[in-house]
Amino acid sequence: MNSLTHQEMSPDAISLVAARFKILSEPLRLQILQHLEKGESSVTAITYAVQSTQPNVSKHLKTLQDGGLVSKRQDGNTVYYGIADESVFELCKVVCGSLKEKFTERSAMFG
Amino acid sequence: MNSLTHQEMSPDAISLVAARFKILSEPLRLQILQHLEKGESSVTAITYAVQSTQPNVSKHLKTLQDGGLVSKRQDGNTVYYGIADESVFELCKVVCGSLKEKFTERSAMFG
DNA sequence: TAAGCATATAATCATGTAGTTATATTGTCA
DNA sequence: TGACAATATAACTACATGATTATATGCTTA
Repeated sequence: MNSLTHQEMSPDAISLVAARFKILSEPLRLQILQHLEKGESSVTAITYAVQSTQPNVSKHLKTLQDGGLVSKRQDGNTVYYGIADESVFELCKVVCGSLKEKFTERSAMFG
Repeated sequence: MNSLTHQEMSPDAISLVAARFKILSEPLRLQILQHLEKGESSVTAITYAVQSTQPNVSKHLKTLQDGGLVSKRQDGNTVYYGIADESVFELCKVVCGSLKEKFTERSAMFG
C-alpha cells in the first residue's frame, strides 16, 4: 500500500470499526466464537462449553448477532447459533501473531 | 487450515486477545492510530488532529502504549509518539472488508 | 531563578455493561 | 390441557472507563 495515497477513514467509519472491535473485546464472546468455529451449537451446549450461565450466554449471543457475527436457526425448542462472519478468525490470527511476537521479544530480553 | 486439527486457545490466551481488541474498541484511539500512521507526532499535534483535549489524549496514549501499540520518544519538552505495532492496520483492513461486505449485502436487499 | 510551555496525573462524574437472579415466552410431549 | 424443557428478557448490582477540570511535573529560555 502506498502511504502517500493512503485514504483516511471518516470519524463515522472509524466508529463502526471500533464497534466491531468492541464486540470482540469480551473474553466470553471470543470463547463462544471459538466454540462455534467447530460448528453450529445450541444455547445449552454453548453454555456448557464456555462454563457460564444460560442468560449470560443468551445476552452475549444477542450482542454477537446484532453485530452480524453469528446467525441463529430454530429447530423446535432449540436454537442453534453459527458463525456468520468468518473474518473473526482472521482477526484473531493477526492478533495472536502480534502477541506472540511481543512476548517473544520480551522473553528474549532475559536471554 | 484443517479444522479437524484446529487447536483451541486457552481462556488465558483468549483474554489477552480480548484485551487487544478492547484497546482498539475506542474511536478516539483508532483516530490517534490513524493519525500516527502518517508518521510520529507530538501530543499537542495529536490533540489538534483528533479534536480532543490534551489530558484525554494523554490518557489514551498511555493505554495504547501499555498495550504495546505505540512507542514514545522525548525530545526536549516534547514527546513524540509513533506506531509500534503495524498489525493494527491489518486488523482495520480486515474489519473494513467485513463491514463493506455486510453493508453491501444490506444495500442489495433493497434492489 | 522565574516564567512559560508541553505533558502527565489526580479527582470526579456519568455512562455502559458483564454477571446474577427471577421470570416470561415458546415449543414439546405425555 | 398440563408439566416440562429451552431460550429470551427484565431488573438489579458492581465495576470499568471516557471525558472533564484542576493541578503537578519537567524542560526551556530569558
